[in-house]
Amino acid sequence: MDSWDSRHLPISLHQEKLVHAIKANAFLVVTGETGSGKTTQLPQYLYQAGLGKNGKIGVTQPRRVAAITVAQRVSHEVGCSLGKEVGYQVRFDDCSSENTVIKYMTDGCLLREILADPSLRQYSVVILDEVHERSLNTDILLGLLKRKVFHPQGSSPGRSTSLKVVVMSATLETAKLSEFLGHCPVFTIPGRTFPVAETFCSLIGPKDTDSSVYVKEVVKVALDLHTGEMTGDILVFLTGQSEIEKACDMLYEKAEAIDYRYDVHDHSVEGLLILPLYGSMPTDQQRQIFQPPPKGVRKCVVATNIAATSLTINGIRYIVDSGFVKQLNHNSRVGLDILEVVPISKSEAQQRAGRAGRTTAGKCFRIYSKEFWEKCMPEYTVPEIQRTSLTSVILTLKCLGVHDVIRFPYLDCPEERFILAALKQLYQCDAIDRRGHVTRLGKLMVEFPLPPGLTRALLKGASLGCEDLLLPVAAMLSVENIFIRPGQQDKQQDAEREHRKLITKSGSCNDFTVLLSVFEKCRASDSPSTWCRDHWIHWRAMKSAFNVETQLREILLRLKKQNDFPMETFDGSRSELFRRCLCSGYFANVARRAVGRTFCTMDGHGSVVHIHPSSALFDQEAELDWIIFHDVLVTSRVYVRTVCPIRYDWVKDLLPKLHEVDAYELSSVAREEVTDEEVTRWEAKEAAKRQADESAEEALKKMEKRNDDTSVSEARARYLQRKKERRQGKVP
DNA sequence: GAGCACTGC
Repeated sequence: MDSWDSRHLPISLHQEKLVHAIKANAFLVVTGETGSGKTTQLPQYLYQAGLGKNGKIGVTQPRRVAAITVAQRVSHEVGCSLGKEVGYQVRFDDCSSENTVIKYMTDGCLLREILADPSLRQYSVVILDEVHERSLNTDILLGLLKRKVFHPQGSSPGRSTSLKVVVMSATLETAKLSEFLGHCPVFTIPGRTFPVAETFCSLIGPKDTDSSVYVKEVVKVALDLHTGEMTGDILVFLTGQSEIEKACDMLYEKAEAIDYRYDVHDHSVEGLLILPLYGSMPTDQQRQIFQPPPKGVRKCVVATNIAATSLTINGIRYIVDSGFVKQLNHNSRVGLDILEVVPISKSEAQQRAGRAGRTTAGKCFRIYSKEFWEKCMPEYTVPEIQRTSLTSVILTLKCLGVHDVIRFPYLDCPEERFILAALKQLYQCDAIDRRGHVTRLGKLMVEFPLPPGLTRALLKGASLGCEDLLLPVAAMLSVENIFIRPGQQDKQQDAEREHRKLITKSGSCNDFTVLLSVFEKCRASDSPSTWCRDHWIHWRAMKSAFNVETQLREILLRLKKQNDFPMETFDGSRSELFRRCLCSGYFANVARRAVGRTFCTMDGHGSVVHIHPSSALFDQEAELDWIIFHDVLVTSRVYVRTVCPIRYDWVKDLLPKLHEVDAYELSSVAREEVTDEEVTRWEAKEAAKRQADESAEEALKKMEKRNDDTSVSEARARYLQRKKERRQGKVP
């Protein structure tokens, strides 16, 4: 790899023209397939041409690994040590210095830098890479940079030269990008990849989202391929951990039989090495995936979308594409995030196929028909900005002085109701006032890499001097699920037993407390990694939580030094203090016991929800009244996870805030300055509503008294006793 | 009595 000669890259023929085009234009779109060398070479050309003399050349990537590995390669090519002239910056790892001219970074890092310095004084050129992936942060950067160049009013004091912006994208949608950026020129660089032959194999339809159907098809196609095709490794794209494990089991079973039945020696392949690959897999198990298989053995990696962009496996010659992906979509109608299996887009399918053509010509087998391709698969994936909760992004924009967040230049506009929902949530957690201006608290909140509700709870804790309870919880909720769910049945029961023990040991019926307890116990143990193994906890995720906690603590310390940091006092138990802090952030996620074991959300949607079976409160619904929760999972039912029992008293003063602002008001808040007259009118309306709320409150008061600390632990004891009796009764 | 794709600050 290192010996490859950058002078022979397709881009090298265009060096002069590229530099000229960038000097002559404020914006330039550069397009080219993988292998054109644009990511590594273009910044060097600009450096050589002296564009780095008056400022840094910043290059953004959507992923950390990409930023780091590209920086490593370029520093090697330039002949400097990493962190000098060429460096990188990602979260938790800043490898750049005063002298750094070419700086690779994640898009999120550049967004943070803009918050600290809106005019980007340090930079002479900003290059946005992989723009076609449409990551949320890259989309926001694109809008901010457009706005800055086209409407620079008052935003750039101290800038001597104008900023150059280069937008790099795969050959898709370049006309749209150019038009968005004022019809700027598009520069095309030929790529250097190998052809991939594409085959449509079967009749999987759009309704076959039941995993048993597509898993079976994928296995069948992979085995046919194994017995019928020449040497070369296979990469199978599936939807998630359980589907991958199922497919691997089936492959093991059948491949063994096949290897005896067929003579596959013609193809120099004797066996099949089957390897699962998904995000939450332990790192030590992943190592084998990147190593070449033993001689005469064909490697078959069964992976999630993680293998589409994040990880590159060498030697892949065949792709088996299930045509589906698990995607988290925000449904603003019910106010819920839903993780669902959906058909991938055509561009995503091409991306998957392309993984077979990196080093030699390849083949892609699609388990769906041409008809499915034409009728069911959209051209492009809906960009993240149109699928996700916008709360953090809107707060960031507001802090950057973008008051009119509806008419912000989005490459693709999110639906207005998504924006309104975000504004409402920000208003509810005191980040903006009802004129849509960022509050003092909002300015503190934007500093934290956390969702606003959680930040609100953390800041409440900090102002009450109990941040040591909230910081670990915030960190644990920021990392992937720490509870290991093994594939095999017997191990699963082991894990379940250990997790239940951890819940009992936390001494509380509150999932947030369980997280806090796990964090503290793990950190205090002599060997945290052994502790994790014994309790079926993800060690990698825990390490990450420790890192996040440290970062959050540093941010908080910095903010607490400011003299306007709010301080309060509270008189009550530690448990109540903790839960009251959570209430201040999560009161929009409040639900009340309804019939049977169900709860009804009080956010205005009135959705019926169940407590997830992994919760410490599962099976004790009868003893509960009011709860708050961290998130919702929609599967066979609507489940709430990470649940905390509360008293109505603690949220009753906050609840009117859920209803006092309606979409119409926020819409005008979003668009323009609000008049005093309008505010007066709203306040009158609000007072009327509050009166109505107060009469309803009387009726509710009767129900609140059971739900305090002692009654919950008593309830738990009663439950355990009943369970014990049941078990004894069953054993003869 | 369920079963959670992937990123990022």
